Amino acid sequence: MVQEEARKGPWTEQEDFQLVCFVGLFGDRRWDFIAKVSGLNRTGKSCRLRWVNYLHPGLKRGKMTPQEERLVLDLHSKWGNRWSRIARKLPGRTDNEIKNYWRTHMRKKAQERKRAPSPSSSSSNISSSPSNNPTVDSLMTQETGKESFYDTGGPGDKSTSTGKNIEEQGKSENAYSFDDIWKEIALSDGDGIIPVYNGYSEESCNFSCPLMASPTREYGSDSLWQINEEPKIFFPIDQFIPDYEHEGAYITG
DNA sequence: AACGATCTCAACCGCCCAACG
DNA sequence: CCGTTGGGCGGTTGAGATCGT
Repeated sequence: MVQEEARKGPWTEQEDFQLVCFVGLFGDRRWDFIAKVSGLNRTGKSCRLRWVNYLHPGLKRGKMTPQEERLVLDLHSKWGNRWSRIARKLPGRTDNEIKNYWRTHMRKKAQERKRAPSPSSSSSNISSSPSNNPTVDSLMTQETGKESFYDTGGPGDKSTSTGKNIEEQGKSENAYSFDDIWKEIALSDGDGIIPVYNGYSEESCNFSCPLMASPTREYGSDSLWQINEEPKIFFPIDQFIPDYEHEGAYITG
């Protein structure tokens, strides 16, 4: 079989939407499969990356808060470049985001921190004291003003789904404060680290997409959808693409 | 206003590991 | 047990945005 070369480069909104829909249908596990059936001429890896780093409904966007900075700094000093591990402690942030952030901001700070003759290693210009570490609230309010398909952390406003994703996330995040995270870190300290909050958790995944009947992970656990058999329920993608362009984004099956 | 320098971040690459047949 | 395959992870790159002169 002559495989067409997979597309590379920036994703279009249309591609994003297709991906979101197919992840909604088939879950966020079978990336190769999704890449194939979605008609996106992308690799499974590319799809996964796009989803994880950009389209996942639980994602926060916008600047890191001081609390997050502090956490990153501390965790990095503890774990090094284990970005995904660090990301698990930061609700709504991805490993890629943290990695980038570290490279640009934190490296400087960490260097300063090293150089600075600070009495206790766990306090620094940005880590400071817990009294400076009020609530998670500031974490919840990082949304930028942009209202695009992207910035909602998912297909929120354009499709039927929800703009409540972020709010819902906020709630669940609220349920888990930074204090808790710190405690958890202190407890786990090194070995048996238990991801206490996983930004990619099932709960954060229940955005709704046209045609989606249930939360994505349902499929992943191959209960409802026998995805082991190649599904034959494909609808012609181009049925919704035109609609999408008019921002309708509905699959008119 | 124009230009160069610097920063930011989305995306790709390659390696590794676990699951599966 | 071994080979294959898919997914996850960390590192790197490059285009676009922003800043400074």
